[in-house]
Amino acid sequence: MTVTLADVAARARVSPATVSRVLNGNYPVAEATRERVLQAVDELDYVLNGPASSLAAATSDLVGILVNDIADPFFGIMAGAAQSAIGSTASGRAGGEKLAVVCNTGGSPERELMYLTLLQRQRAAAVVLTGGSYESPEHSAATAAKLARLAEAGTRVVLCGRPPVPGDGTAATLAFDNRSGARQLTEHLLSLGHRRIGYITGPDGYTTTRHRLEGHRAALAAAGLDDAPTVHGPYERAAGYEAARELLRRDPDLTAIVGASDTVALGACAALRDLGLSIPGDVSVTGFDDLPFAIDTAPSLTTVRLPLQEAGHRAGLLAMGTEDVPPGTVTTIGAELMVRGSTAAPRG
Amino acid sequence: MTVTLADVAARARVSPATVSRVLNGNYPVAEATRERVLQAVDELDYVLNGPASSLAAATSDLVGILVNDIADPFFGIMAGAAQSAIGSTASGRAGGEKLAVVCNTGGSPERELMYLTLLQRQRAAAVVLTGGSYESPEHSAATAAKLARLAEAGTRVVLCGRPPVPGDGTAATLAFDNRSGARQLTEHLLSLGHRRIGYITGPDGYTTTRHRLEGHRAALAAAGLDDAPTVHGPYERAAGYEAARELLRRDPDLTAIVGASDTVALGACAALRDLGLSIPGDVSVTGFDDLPFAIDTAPSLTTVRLPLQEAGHRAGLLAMGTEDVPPGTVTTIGAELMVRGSTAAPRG
DNA sequence: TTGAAAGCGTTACCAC
DNA sequence: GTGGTAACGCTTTCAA
Repeated sequence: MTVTLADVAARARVSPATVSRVLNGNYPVAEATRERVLQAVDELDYVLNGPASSLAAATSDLVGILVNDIADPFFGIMAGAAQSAIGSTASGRAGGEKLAVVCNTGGSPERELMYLTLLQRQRAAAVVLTGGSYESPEHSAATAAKLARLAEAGTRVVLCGRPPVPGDGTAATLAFDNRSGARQLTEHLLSLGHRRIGYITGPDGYTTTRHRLEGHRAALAAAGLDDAPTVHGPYERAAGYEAARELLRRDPDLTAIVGASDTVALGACAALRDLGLSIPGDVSVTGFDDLPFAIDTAPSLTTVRLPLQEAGHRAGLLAMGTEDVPPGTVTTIGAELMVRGSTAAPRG
Repeated sequence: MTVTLADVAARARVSPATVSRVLNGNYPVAEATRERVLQAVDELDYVLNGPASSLAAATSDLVGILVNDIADPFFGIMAGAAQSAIGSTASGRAGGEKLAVVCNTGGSPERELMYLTLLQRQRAAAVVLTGGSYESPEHSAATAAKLARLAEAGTRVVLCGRPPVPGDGTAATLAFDNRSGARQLTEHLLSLGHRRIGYITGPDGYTTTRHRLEGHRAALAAAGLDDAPTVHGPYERAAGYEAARELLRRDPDLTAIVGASDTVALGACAALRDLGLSIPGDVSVTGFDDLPFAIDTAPSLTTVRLPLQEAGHRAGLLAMGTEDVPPGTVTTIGAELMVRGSTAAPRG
């Protein structure tokens, strides 16, 4: 029923081996035979059998990109950058391309492991893990073991925006310095004169949540301030919305709010608006597409954003298999900060 | 080196056939043997070889979800819904799950075909195409041919939010009625008293672009209005931003602007803000997460949104392989509309 | 209920 | 440069 390599070989009057060589282009083949084979491929509309190929070659052209939340533009941008860096040619006929696919873990450690197993099962060429990871002894151990298996089976592992896995020495790592990124954000607020700063965290148990909060607190401590009000919640817009209202309920005199992620900050923006606090526009969304800009200012709202897109792009390169980004490279997070009141001065 | 099914069989003192049966669970196996096998699997930390399995079974557990822009939350939500509907259990050990992966075409017809070929090569269990498609005789023909091949090779094909492929009878289709959706949007504006309405389209050549514009024009025509100013551009925030400025340059007395997609409308919002036109908050962003709400109102900005999330969810169900949504089902688009001025009345 | 064995379609090694 | 031919690891009849 379906056309096989043998069919192509027969039509081109060559051996299957030769067809394989032409298709993979790793071996010298006479130009004449080459063309004959390609013509037969076209005429028969032959498509390589991936599983068979992967079985024989003991590797596939699948590259998995794991993200915590596919509906979050942050991950969309990361995944897109990685994917476009991997799938080089956009030419019509599929040649030796990798199949870059993104897998949505939803932030669930279980699903993460499941996807890793599924990719291991597929003998994936590479796996890219992005974003923060869940911190627990069991999950860390399980992940480390899984990554080790993948590595020894020949799958390249890349960690992007995620801390190194303890006890793992094989994964290429591009970590974000969440701690100092968050610290800088809060320092910036302090330098503007703010003293009552609310903080909205990410979900409990995640590395990014902890690191960013630590950075924030370090900045406050250095300024001799007690901990400002903090509300916990997932990296979701709705959580940011509720958290902002809760913060203002607790301390109506807050002059600034820091959201631990763009999505959260977005929700906070909406809450401020609904509370009748003047915000002139959808500043935080502006940020989503304007990552190259370090600072985006509006009349009564200031957004500071540390470079993130760059990290995304470099992640893409890494995933491609280039190794010009040394393991352990550190860049900063793309967190977001909001200052209420006029551009620089807190009110009151 | 790597553990094979034969190793498991040896350890469990059964035949490979039995191990296979236990793993796939399609065949009756004595409970005792079953447990012995599972124990051996655990002890050896065995992971099924996907390619080998797919080769023998002539099908894989891969499900591809094609999206036009992975950085666009619209597609993120769609993909997420489909993916979560497909990967049923979030249990730790990977069993008979499908590997739902999303592929980013970037709106390029070539990349779309390339991904289809790649998925065909993998003998994917199903392919879900989402969003508008590029209209050209060649591409339509190529796509139709490719989908036919996929179908006859046993791959389920689902079109979600994309018009049926001419000459194709195999794909399950969940089309959005972009024409009447857009018409309703503009009719709504007209009913509010607007007469000068700007329109920002999507990219040339796409079904969604054409259908939505047609609907918009039909509404205008029915109201006896000449075509209002229209600006073309891709489905990107930056394009919406520029387009809105351009529209207001051409006709400073516009009282409303319709964006052909959420992303575009977002950019328009930002432009209005930057022009000093009062918009009280990031309304369009509110929309992204608040899809269930049909109407979201703010003091001087009204957003109308036709149901979209529902479509997303049903798409997810479809992709799972259930067939309770008949092919050809029609729902409406998730377009967005912005009214400048007070809630209902156009200014001037 | 279980085992034996014949493929599945490529790749890659070894001759020619 | 090209052809023959063992793997590759699993699924699935067919028997027992």
